[in-house]
Amino acid sequence: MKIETDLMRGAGPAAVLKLLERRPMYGYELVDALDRATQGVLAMGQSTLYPLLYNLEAKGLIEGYWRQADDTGKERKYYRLTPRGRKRLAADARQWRRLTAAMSALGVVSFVPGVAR
Amino acid sequence: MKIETDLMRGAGPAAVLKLLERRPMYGYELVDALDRATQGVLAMGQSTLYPLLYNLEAKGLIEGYWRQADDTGKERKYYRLTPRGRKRLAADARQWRRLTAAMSALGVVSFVPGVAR
DNA sequence: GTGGCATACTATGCCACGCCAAGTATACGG
DNA sequence: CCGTATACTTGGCGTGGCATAGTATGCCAC
Repeated sequence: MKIETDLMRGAGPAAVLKLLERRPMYGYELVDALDRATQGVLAMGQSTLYPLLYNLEAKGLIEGYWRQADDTGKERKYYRLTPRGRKRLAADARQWRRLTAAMSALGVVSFVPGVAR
Repeated sequence: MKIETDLMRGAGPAAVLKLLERRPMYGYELVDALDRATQGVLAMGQSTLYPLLYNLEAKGLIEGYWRQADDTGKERKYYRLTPRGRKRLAADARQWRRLTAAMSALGVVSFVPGVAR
């Protein structure tokens, strides 16, 4: 189900940025969301996700802030996209389009461009 | 034009295996073929490709053999797929289909499955 | 009330691998 | 005969996924 490590390197950051584009989320929530949204393909453990978040924050692509949860009242660390993160996500999307096109050209996969959204 | 390092990690080996599936090639030829076939997207330097070849050979996915070139008469080191390499390529293709589907589900890219070939 | 389990975040260290840089060797064209 | 293209090899650095472990809190069954 899960993809191999070296694919995760390329896809992980872009996937997280994409999820955070919709709405701010906290770490544990992201672990679950990634798993569900991709049917386990991009499922990553906590020890992969948290350092990834710290890394994205250090690069100024996302920013974290502590906020009390509505349900439990417990403090959770939410992350949201920064303007730079939005630009990076757009750049990542371009890279992925190019890459998918290249892999199709080689015949590794057979995907064709779909409708833009 | 060129994709970033972490994408190359996931795509590089599969791309090389795919090229070698058609016919045996030698290192320098592969550098050029990768560049041309993907419009520079998967272009990699010699210091990336050669170690990659050694690595694939160590894993038993390809095998190298010295052979005299038809044109110059010079010895070149050709590589061909092993049966295990063929299986690995099929597995890589499955991973890439899953990954592309996952990235599409997230909305990072908008590609849809094309016709099988 | 307490022991176990789910939730939620942090920290340490290993290992693989892309790539920069540098080196070697041969053939060919001017 | 010297520069350039071809062709292969090697050393070392930096990045980042992931296994492992640790901390803390809230909930629920018994």
